[in-house]
Amino acid sequence: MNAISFALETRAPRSAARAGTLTTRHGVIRTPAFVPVATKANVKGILPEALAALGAQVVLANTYHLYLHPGEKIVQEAGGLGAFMNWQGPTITDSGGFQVFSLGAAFGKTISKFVKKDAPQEETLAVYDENVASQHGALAVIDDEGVSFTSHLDGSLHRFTPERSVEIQHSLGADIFFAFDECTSPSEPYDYQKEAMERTHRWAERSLKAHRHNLEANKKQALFGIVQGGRHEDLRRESAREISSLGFDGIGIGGSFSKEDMRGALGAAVTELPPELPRHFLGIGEPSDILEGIAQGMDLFDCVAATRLGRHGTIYTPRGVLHLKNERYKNDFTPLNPASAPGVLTSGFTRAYVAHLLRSGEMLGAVIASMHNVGFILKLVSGARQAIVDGRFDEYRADFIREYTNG
RNA sequence: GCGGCUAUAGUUUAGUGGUAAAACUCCGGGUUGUGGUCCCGGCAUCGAGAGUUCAAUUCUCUCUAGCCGCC
Repeated sequence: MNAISFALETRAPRSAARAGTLTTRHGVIRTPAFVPVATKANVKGILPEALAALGAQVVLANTYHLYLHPGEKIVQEAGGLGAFMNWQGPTITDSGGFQVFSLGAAFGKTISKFVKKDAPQEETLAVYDENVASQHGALAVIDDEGVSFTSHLDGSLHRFTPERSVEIQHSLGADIFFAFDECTSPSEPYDYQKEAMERTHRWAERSLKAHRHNLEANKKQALFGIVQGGRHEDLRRESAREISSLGFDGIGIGGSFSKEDMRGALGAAVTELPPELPRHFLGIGEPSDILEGIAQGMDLFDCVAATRLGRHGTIYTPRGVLHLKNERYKNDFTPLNPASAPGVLTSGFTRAYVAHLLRSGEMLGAVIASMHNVGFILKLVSGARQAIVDGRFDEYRADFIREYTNG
């Protein structure tokens, strides 16, 4: 049997939204699905058992971080990522490609995965040259062969190539892993976007070749290729065609975006993708962005926002986001989410209580808020899946957005 | 009762004859394949009164409060 199999179940009538089943050796993922991020083999602040109770089906860890700490061999000795972290379900690893961006061009800058429309140009320079890198304090330098990193932990020098990333991810042993790619900033010029995209394509072929070389890993692990191309629809189409033609087990849509061009860039890519392959929208996102992705036919989503926002005091509610540390919540004794059903792990806690914990720096505050947010997104996505199956996804999405933005 | 010291943001402290700095707190904002218990803003007219001076938070005097010592 293949490492994974994917079956489409339902397609929505008036959008590209679809419901499917992704089967791995560690269990089934019903898609669309939200994948909580477990960068260093843990979803920050949430026990695996609680994660499962909240509805998580699969988690995503990071190659670069686990390679540095504790080292992929330790994870391998433990029996692979899932066994190491005591997570029974399916696992995914990201290739470390995103760190080319976050430690390179985006390092120390105001830009992250999403870029402000008015970000100054010098904030988003590509780091393709060691002199530029040291001048800008970046920790990653790209060349055609691969990327050299300076560890953010101890300053030591490391090098990733597509082959090395595959090798490390074989050791980590996740059910699904990604090809090593270059994630560019949307504000790079067209020529650089094209150049980086073509480099990502060459790296994709090398990743596949390295993977196929390891017959043992082939039986257990599926490899997803990543579409790049920045904000340009022609590049996105070209990249989607190219990546789809190579024989990957699934497709990731990568890249950083500005709010304005996510929709178009995604749409351009998706129309070129074969329907039978599972599609992962990397690093997305906010509730509205996830629903947009689902409407365009994406199956998997991962994002750090739920946990990051949670531990810093921002929580999701059906009526929009809420800053728990604001003064007004000091004596707000309503539940975090008044709409959440009793019995949900975090439903018994009041805003005033969690605000107090967060203000006091108590760990439990971050734990509860993170669980609440992850649970919120999981429920949003599983609700979307049910709506697709029931043929009412459009209404589901419209209703959610209306209440979320007007709340 | 006498002598000395101190009095700057909610707190702990800088500092200057020309309208005040920092940390923490507080108030608000940010955060999309996690370098994040993080990042960015905002909040004081310097105990009260009088005097000297072009100008005082800064010098002088008085008062008040606190601390220390002595009787």
